[in-house]
Amino acid sequence: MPTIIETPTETPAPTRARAPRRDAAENRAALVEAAISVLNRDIDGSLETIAAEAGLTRRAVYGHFATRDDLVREVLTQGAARIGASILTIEHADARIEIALYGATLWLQVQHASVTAEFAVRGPHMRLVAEALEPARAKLRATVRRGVHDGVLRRDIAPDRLARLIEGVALDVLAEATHEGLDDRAGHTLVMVAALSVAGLGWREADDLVAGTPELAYRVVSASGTASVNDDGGTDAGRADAGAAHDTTTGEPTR
Amino acid sequence: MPTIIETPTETPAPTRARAPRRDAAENRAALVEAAISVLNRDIDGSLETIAAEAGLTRRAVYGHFATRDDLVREVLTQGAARIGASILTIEHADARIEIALYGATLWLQVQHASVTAEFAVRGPHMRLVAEALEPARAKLRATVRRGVHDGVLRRDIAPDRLARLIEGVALDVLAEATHEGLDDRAGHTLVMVAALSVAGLGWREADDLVAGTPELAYRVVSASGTASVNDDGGTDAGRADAGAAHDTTTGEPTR
DNA sequence: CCGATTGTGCACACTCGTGTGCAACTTAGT
DNA sequence: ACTAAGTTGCACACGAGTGTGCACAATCGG
Repeated sequence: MPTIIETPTETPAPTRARAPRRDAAENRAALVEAAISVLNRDIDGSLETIAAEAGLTRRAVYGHFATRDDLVREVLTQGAARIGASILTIEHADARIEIALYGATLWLQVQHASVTAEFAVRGPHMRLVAEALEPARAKLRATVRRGVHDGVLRRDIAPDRLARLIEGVALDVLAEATHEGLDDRAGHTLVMVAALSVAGLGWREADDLVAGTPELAYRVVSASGTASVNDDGGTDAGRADAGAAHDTTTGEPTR
Repeated sequence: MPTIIETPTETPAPTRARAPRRDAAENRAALVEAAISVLNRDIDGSLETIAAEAGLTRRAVYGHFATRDDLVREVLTQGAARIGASILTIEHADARIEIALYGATLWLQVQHASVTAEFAVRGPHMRLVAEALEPARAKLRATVRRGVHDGVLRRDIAPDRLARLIEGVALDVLAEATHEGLDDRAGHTLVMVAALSVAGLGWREADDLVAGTPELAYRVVSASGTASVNDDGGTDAGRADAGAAHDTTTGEPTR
């Protein structure tokens, strides 16, 4: 082993014990994963960082992607596709519930959603993402319009603007989850409630709607992708009379 | 004039007709202004760009700031200070109104607020901004707690988390203003209403509160800083019975 | 009108990140 | 066991930004 030049960069570069190396494609996937993770923290993290997080060398990246941009594009299209696809399946007669579902669905994609959304506003990829996301956004806009028309959503903000604001809070909740920590169950509920609030519902309405709609129940997603309803009581045992404690979504006690 | 190397960069560099040069300090101010403007568009815009927007050369910047970082720091501290100061003056017995005022106040600082907020989440300046903004945030948290205690705000989200979400939507509205265009009056109302919605109020409650509270009326701010109430009717002439049309905040007609 | 400020033009050194070329080594697949 | 794909280490060319030095022009403040 010749002169191992110890890179005194930020990355302590644990050159030792290199990953046992699985198959090719797995590494590619790992790269995309790493990219998502890194870009979530720093929107323009270096290839070096990404490669490291994937357990590879910067040089090796070029064995999978011709350009850093290609990698990013992969992350983006992949993300936008996933998000778009899952959102387009949402459907419900009640626009409010559909909006809640929109939030819940987004919640399942926290990582992807955050990066994707970030890129949707910055740099030369705006278009790419915007286009890929357009169908999903269009659907949300339509849902909002329908809700307004049916009289179940607020009428004081133009539907399209409202749709954007809903998307906004949803992402705010995702951010909250990233920065402050928010367990799966709480996040699931919070996105929905927040979205509904912006949509015009009062907090009790929102809570009741979420609590009283089986479709909005929290589901545990198994690794493979199967989902199952998870109704293990929760903290709110006896809530029926709109009385004192009304807690949900929280985590930290009100006092 | 020797070989003028025409920089084929993004900036077309209109070297001609250089600004008639006012006094020294004015340029420094111009630089900060330019920085705010540029950074608002691209969080890591180059000194070249900033200098150009200020009508100066990159080289000249170093006559005012030793480092790019110094300039940024100036922008940040200046912004955080302004925002913090203005927010700390807010006061009202009704927590809901105080929250609305919080939004309205933020609205007056769109430019500053956006950049500052952006930096509050990215890079090594997080601390700087976070610290400078802490008092303001603490106040908002306190207000939210009070509101919850008084029973006028939602009880289903932990106060501190709720405070962060309120800050979030407020900034979302500022972003909406930047990207989609939003005139002063509409923005003023929208921030307040959005904040109140997240705080738990139903949309009619929020609208009524905003419309029925003189302190929340839109004020035209003259260049110097003096503010005056501006109550030129508006579009909603006959609104008293909670009947059909209820428009405010909008701009675009509901159909 | 003179002198100190302030800004301009260019040149240069340095850093960081990207993209390539190559030789040597490791591992999966058959 | 042999081969081909996949990786690793360098080395090098480049581009974009930052930070500095210096001579020279523009301008304000008296």
